[in-house]
Amino acid sequence: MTVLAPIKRRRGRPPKDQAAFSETKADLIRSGMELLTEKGFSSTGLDEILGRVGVPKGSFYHYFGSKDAFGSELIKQYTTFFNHKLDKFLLDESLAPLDRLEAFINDTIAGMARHEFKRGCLVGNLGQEMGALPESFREQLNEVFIEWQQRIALCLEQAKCAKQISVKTDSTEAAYVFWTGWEGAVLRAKLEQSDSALKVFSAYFLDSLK
Amino acid sequence: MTVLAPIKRRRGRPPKDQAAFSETKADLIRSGMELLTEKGFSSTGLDEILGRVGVPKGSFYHYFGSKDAFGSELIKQYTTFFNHKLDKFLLDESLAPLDRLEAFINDTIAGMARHEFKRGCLVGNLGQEMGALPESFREQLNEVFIEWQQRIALCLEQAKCAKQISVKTDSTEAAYVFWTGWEGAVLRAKLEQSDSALKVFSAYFLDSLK
DNA sequence: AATTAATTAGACGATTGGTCTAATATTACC
DNA sequence: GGTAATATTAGACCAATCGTCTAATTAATT
Repeated sequence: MTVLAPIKRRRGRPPKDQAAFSETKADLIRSGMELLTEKGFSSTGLDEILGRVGVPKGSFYHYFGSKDAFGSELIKQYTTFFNHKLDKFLLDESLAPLDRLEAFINDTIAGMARHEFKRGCLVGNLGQEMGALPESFREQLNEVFIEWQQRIALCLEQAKCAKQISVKTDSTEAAYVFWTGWEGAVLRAKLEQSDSALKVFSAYFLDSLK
Repeated sequence: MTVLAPIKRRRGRPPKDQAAFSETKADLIRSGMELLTEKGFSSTGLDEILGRVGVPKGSFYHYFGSKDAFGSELIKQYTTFFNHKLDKFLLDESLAPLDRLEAFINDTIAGMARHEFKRGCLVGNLGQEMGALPESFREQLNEVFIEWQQRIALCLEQAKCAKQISVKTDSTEAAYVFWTGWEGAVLRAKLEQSDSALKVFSAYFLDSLK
């Protein structure tokens, strides 16, 4: 099941110059990201995260204080990554505002397809299991939504200026609805293993703005 | 943490007349329902399900073949329960079609509030953790959505007849969008511990039908 | 009364979970 | 160049988890 990479890792103190050699930590984060977007936090064991990149258990607690701390850092990383992705699309002046949103949507659909609809959204996954998670995650996750929402709202405002959507649209509210529905669509895409929910919802949403 | 009820259970073969005394199984299902809607499948231990209603482990494996079988039965029960609830509202001829949907929505919001937004939707929860669940759950969960969708679609058709919504509406598609978004809204309601997502999404949706 | 059926009690073992301490490899410092 | 400092790993450790299994208890059936 788990592909355990027999990579022999460098022991002992690492050379100072190649300080970039905190590769292990990055590996752990990447592995965790993959697994947590697939299966969530509680059902993913440390062993699986470690085994996938051939890192021994001892290392884990060298880099992270606990599994919870690891999760928290993962959210942080996911957020920065995703904010960049959003900005890349939504601030792309070579496209009209609404087309930028559509480009983002299509890129995400392609991404999910590439992973065979096995991976979902980290924030959505953790949100759903909130009942079993440390309470400190809640605020962190809520904040992410706020940041994402602001970006969409801004884009919608610009779409108004460009006369792509009705000026009567409440951008903040619409952005809120977008993320709410989008998370639902990601969930169903994972369940149905198809892009249908993503396409149907986004088409509906975009159409509702006119 | 776990409130263990010191309920003394009747041991031995139960009296025939009070055949209704298969209460234990019902208790387990109820307890499981509570916990799984809160925390999902993987993070809920058998011991917690049992402890809450003071049932010993031996009983569990008398009534259910495995944790997986238990989960599957829970989905089945949840579905029948929810289908009844939907029918109760959506087939209530004392109200106009769209008002029935609104009544359902309001009832659900009240229900979530009653549980302090700690409990979500069983189907949504399990859908999200699908990556860690037995593959057999997938079809079961997808079917539930189809049944729910049909009920909403029918209601929307009737709303057309009653001239409450535009005849141009594609009822099936709109019903699909509704459940997609609604699951997302339930997720956020749990995360935000507030009814805002439920209210905002449903208002937006209903408005979009006009 | 003896036997059979239904149910609970709870010990048990294998496995996995997260955590922690001691050992080890490497570099830095004097 | 030898010793101290430090980053990293190895793997022991214990608690929890799932599932199983046998004994005990009670009622129905004969």
